[in-house]
Amino acid sequence: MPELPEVEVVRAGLEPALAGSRIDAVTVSDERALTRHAGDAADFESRVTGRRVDGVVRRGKFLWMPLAAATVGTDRWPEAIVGHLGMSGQMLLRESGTPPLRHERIRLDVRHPEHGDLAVVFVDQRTFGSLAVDRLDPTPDGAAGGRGSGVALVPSQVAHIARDPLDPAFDEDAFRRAVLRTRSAIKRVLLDQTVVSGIGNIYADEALWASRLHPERLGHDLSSRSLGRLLGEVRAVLHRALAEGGTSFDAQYVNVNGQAGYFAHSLNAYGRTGEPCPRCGTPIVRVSFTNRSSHYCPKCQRRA
DNA sequence: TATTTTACCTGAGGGC
DNA sequence: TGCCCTCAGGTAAAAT
Repeated sequence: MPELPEVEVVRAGLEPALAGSRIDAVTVSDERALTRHAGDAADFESRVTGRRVDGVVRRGKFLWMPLAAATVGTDRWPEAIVGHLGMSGQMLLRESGTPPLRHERIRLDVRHPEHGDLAVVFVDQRTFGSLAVDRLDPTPDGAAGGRGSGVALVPSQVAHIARDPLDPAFDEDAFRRAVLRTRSAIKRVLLDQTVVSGIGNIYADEALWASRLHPERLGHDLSSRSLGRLLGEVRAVLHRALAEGGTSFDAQYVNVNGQAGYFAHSLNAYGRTGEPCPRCGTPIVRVSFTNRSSHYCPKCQRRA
């Protein structure tokens, strides 16, 4: 399940292959992969074909590829191809002409001035992910839109998403205010992408375990000190996962070359139901929480 | 307004 | 072998 570290691995893998390349052809083989696109497949293809990709940018779990102006001298809005991997999306780099892959949804045939012809294949088993052409708007804070770009633009579909904790322009004060005024459980807040982006179920459980916080502790009950520690652990776990290439449990998450990450071996709570807590030996428990699972140590992470 | 629930989707794996 | 059920969970719309 791609969260910030996994998406960043994908971004960093796509960037050298895509920045400066031209999109020669587009093949949409499943229109469900365009659910965030305002038009149909023909519209997507016509708006993307022939455009040059300026780079690959990420905020939280969203990726976008800014497109150079369609025609020199036009004053139309700057645009980008926005992508979200959803639960099972992959962006794979393949040799040009590679036969269709299992669950292939959209293919971009690109030509790079140095690397030659490449196929960028969007593969997605569960079809929660999607691509879209979207308008780029100025960022309200004037800072770069996300990792991978120095330009202060963000796709309109991503504007409501908070910056992620690894973003230099992350608004830590706004995050603290949002947590301390809510009556929601802290885990729910960590998963709210409008408060802080990039965190999913795995890293929420890991950061809460490291902070010794019960996932159902209420935001406004946290002390400023424990909130500060939580934010530090969030950043630490994201950094560690990034260094190990992300978390892979099965074939659902891979980098642009189809390779798995190694962070699954470093998990302390997530997916370790019944196994001893690495800190105190108490068996990790799993509870159903907002239609998903929470894993925590009942001794280290007290609710009260 | 703030918060919670539901729909979307496919394949793996378990039980019988 | 095959059928049915459960589970995985990010996002946004709908409901409370």
